[in-house]
Amino acid sequence: MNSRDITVDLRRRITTARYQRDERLPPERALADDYGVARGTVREALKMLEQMGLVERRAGSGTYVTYNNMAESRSVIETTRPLELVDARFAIEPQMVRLAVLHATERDLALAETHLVAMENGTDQRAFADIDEQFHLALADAAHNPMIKWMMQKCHEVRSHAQWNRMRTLTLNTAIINRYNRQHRAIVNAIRARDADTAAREMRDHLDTARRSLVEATI
Amino acid sequence: MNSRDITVDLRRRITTARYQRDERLPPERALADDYGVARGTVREALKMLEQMGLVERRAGSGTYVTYNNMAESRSVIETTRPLELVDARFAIEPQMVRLAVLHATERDLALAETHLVAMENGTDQRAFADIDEQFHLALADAAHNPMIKWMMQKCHEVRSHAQWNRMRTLTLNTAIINRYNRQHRAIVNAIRARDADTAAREMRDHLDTARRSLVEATI
DNA sequence: TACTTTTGGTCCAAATTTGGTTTATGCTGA
DNA sequence: TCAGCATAAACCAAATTTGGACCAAAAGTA
Repeated sequence: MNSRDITVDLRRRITTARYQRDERLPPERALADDYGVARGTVREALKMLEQMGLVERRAGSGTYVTYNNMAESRSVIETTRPLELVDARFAIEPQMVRLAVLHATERDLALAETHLVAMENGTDQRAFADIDEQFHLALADAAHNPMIKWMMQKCHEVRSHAQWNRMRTLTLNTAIINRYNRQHRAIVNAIRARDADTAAREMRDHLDTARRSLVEATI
Repeated sequence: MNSRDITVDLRRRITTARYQRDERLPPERALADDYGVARGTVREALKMLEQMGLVERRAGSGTYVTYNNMAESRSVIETTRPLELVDARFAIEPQMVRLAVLHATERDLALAETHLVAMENGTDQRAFADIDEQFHLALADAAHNPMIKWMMQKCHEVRSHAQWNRMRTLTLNTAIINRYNRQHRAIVNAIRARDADTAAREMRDHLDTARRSLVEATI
C-alpha cells in the first residue's frame, strides 16, 4: 500500500457515497492503522484528495468530504442504464402480473386489451413504444398495489428520458414488435385464466426478449 | 461519534422520513445518551441542522422537524398498507439477492455481516428494526443496481412512516427476531456461496415469515 | 392556580482529539 | 552509491469534546 493506492481507495469510497458529503473521515492516525502504513503516507493521499477538491482539512478538527455525491442518488432516473433497468423490471413485473391474477377486474383486463389491439394494428415505432408503456401500466393498475404501480411509473420515467430514444430505434424492428405482441397477449390470457405461474413465466420470457434485443443492439 | 457524524445521521433520518415533518426529536440529553456523547456535542449537531433549515428548536419545548419531504412520493408512502408493501418487497428483494449473488463484493458482504452480528447481539425492538433496515439496504448495495437500491429506500420510507410504529411492536417478539436472524444469515450464506436460487428462496421464506406475522398481528 | 418536571440556552475549565511539522532512520530500485 | 520514498516518534497549536452547573421557558400535574 502506497499513498497512490490509498488515494484511489479513498476516492472510490467518497464517490460511491461510502463516505457522504460533510462526513468526517477517520483521523489520519486511524486510517494509517487501517491501511497498515505510516501516518505520513496517509497524509500524502489526503493531500491529493484535497487538491482534487474532494475533501477539506481543518487542523484540530478533521478531514471532511466536500464532494457532492447526493446528486447521483437524486437523479437515479438520469443515470440508470438500460441493462440495470431490465434487471429492475425483472424484479417488479413478474410479481406484478401475479398480483394481477389475484386482483384484476374485468375492466382492468379490457383496458389492457384495447392497448393490445392498438399495438397489433399500428406499426409506427414511436407509437408502439407509447402504447407499450400504457399497456404495462395497465397491468400495474390491474395489480391494485399503489407501491408497484408507482415503481412501474418510475421505470417508465427512466425509459422516456432523452438518452433512451436512440435505444428504441435500435431495438424495435418489425420482428421484435411481432414477438412482443404475441408475448403481451399470452400474458393477458394467463391473467384472465387466473394462472399466476404462467403469467409470471410469460412476463419473464417477455423481459428476456427485451434484454436479448438490448444486448444484441449494443454489441 | 462526533458532532459531524451525528449531523449526518440525523439528516439522513429526517430526509428519509424516519423523523417526519413537525415531529419532535428526542431531547438533547436522550440523544446524547443514545449516541454516547456529551450533550454539547449533540447541541453542535442540532445547531447545524437548524442552520440547514431542517429543524427548529424551542426552549422548554423541544426540537421539531421543519423539513418538507418531497410531496411527490408522499401520497404513495402514506397510503400504502402493510400487506401491499410486503407484496412489493416480494417483487424486489428476491431479485435483489439474485443480483447480489452476481455482483456482491467481499466488502459488501462484510458490511451486511456486521449488521447481522449487531442484530444477533442486540435485543431491543427499536434497535432491531433500525439495523434490520440497514441490513436490507446493505443487500441492496450489494446488488449494485441504483434502481433497485432506490426502490428499497422507498420501501423503508413507507415502513418508517408514523402509522407503522404500532405494527412493529405488534409483530416483533423474541421468537420472530430469532427466526429473522436465522433467515438473514441463510441469505448472506447463500450469496457468499454464489447460489442465486437458494438466496432467492431464503429471501422469499423471510418475506413469507414477515407476511404471516403481519397477518396474525392484524387478526 | 401553584408546584414540579422537562427542555433548550448558556457558560466554563479541563481533557482529548486532530491536523501540521520536524527529525532521524531504514529500505529499495536506478 | 544515491535519490526517493516510507517509517516511526515526538512535539505543536488549533479545534473539539467533556462534564458540570445554572437559567428560563414550556409543559405537565395536583
